[in-house]
Amino acid sequence: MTRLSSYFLPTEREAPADAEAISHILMVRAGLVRQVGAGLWSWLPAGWRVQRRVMQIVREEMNAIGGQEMLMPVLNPAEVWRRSGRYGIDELFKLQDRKGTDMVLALSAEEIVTQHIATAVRSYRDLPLILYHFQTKERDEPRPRAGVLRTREFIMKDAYTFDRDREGLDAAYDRHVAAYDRMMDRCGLEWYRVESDVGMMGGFGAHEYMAPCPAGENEIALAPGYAANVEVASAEPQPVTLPPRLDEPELVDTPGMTTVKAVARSLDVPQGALLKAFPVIVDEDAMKLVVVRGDHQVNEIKLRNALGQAFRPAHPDEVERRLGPPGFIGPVGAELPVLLDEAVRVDGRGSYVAGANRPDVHLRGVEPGRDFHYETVDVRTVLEGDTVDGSVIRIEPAIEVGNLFKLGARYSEPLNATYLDESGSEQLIWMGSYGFGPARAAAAAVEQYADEQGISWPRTLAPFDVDLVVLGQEGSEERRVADRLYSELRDLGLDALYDDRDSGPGEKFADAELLGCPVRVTVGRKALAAGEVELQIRRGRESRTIPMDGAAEAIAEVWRGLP
RNA sequence: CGGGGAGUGGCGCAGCCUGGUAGCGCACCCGGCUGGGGGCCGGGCGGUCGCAGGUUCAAAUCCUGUCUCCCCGACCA
Repeated sequence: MTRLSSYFLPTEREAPADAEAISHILMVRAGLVRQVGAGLWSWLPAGWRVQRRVMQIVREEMNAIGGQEMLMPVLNPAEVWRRSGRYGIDELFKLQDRKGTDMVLALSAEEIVTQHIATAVRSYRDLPLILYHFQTKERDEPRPRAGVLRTREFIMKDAYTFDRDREGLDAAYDRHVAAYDRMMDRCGLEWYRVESDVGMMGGFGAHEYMAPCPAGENEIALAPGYAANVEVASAEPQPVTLPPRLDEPELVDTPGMTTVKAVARSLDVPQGALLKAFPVIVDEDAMKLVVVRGDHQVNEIKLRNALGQAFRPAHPDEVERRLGPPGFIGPVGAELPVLLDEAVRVDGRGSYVAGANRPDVHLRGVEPGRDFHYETVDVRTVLEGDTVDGSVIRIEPAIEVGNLFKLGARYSEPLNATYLDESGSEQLIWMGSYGFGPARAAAAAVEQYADEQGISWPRTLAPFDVDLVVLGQEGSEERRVADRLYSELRDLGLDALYDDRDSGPGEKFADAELLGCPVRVTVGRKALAAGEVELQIRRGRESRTIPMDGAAEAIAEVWRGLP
């Protein structure tokens, strides 16, 4: 029996001074988690119950698609990380054992699991495989934040698939999509599956499962039938009214005007009528000029993907030397390859304003094609109000709860994970990886459903199904009825938290609503006199009384109908 | 890594400018009252003021250094 009087649930009336995010404040106040250091958290009994419920949902869905649960260590020899090329990651905790051997704390398990596959799998007959574990991940984040949303140590379910070819990987991936859809639904979260960046190492596709909430660190672009991480989103730009064309570009004085805003205002044109130039360096010293509309921003991830390689913004002195004074640079007359964002439209009627590569002047009447050569790219960050298939997109903050990656041979190649096909020739194994963060799912649920009174858990994640509050002292009739109700609820398979503390009703109600169990049942003198108990639905805080006879069944019935 | 803020009982804070042996609310303990929205009365326990060094007769307070935490940004395989 879980009696609150002897349960470790240290609730706080006031929010921790340094907390900002809703989930951070409420999970601490409700006694679910406690901070140990920056990005390091203990999960107290009630909080751990929540996380375990998420884990069990994830486990069931992984098993349903043929996943096999295992366990791999957190502490790894550095050697295999060197071989995979991930030893240099800044976020990777590095240490030595007593013999001086380099070790690392794993931030995921691709190396280890691939090593096992490399030594154990010989034949196409051994494939495909879906392996997963729930294990602590260690990441030396530059900036942990928002309570449990971004931490340096956390439990992640990470799954890895091994297939003989691209088709096999696609099928495994699709099965994970279906499983993840179900996990998110079962966690009671509002969620989106979004297209996402495949990352530095390339890959063949990636999705993220995003739970929209105010404290989210990511931004997602949404329109009917469209959902993408802003990092990779593409959309039709909002139109801009351009000034009329000229026979040739002409200089205009713009003294000291180094910002788009200042130039646009001075020339009385919309900011979108300017061309913003962004010089980048690739291959050590080759400069390219990326040009976007003045009201747009270069998206560095999209640019990297468009370039197909890493780049860095040019330093001011490089810009000065090869183009002109920063703030006044532009594509006209630049002896550089120009990458022009596709939102810059060339319609033969309007023209643009661009830097003249000389101090204190700009050029107006600039027309791409006529006045400079270019290659078209899609490298801008989409904006709210842009459209996809005619629908306006909105941008929402969201927290990444899960991600799916088609890795291909990213790890199997360096770690030599191969198999022999029917003809006896050696082939690389095609891999996928699939993460899910139970702590983030829990925090996202707090973020999405909290109200003035506290947390309001989805039924499937709540630490307890029912918060049973008894009002009445030791030995009272109320206590006897509540004791009986508790065991009846348990017999029906409901987990109840029994608030048997010797405190006033206000405190008990406040704590119950802070903790956020989906149903609160109150046994008190008044209702009892009428042969009833009170039942409150946490979400919406609607109350009703129900007859004492058959109360447990009635509560179970209500509970089953809750989201 | 850049910018900003904060470390004083379990939690939230005041005191610091103008040095003089630490205070408030909540929580906690004891007694009593109360008993449907954090109730009331009385009595208590609990802090070498993040750490180290310095100035001074005297340091929470002034000086120097250092550690830690939070927020914004950068970063986030």
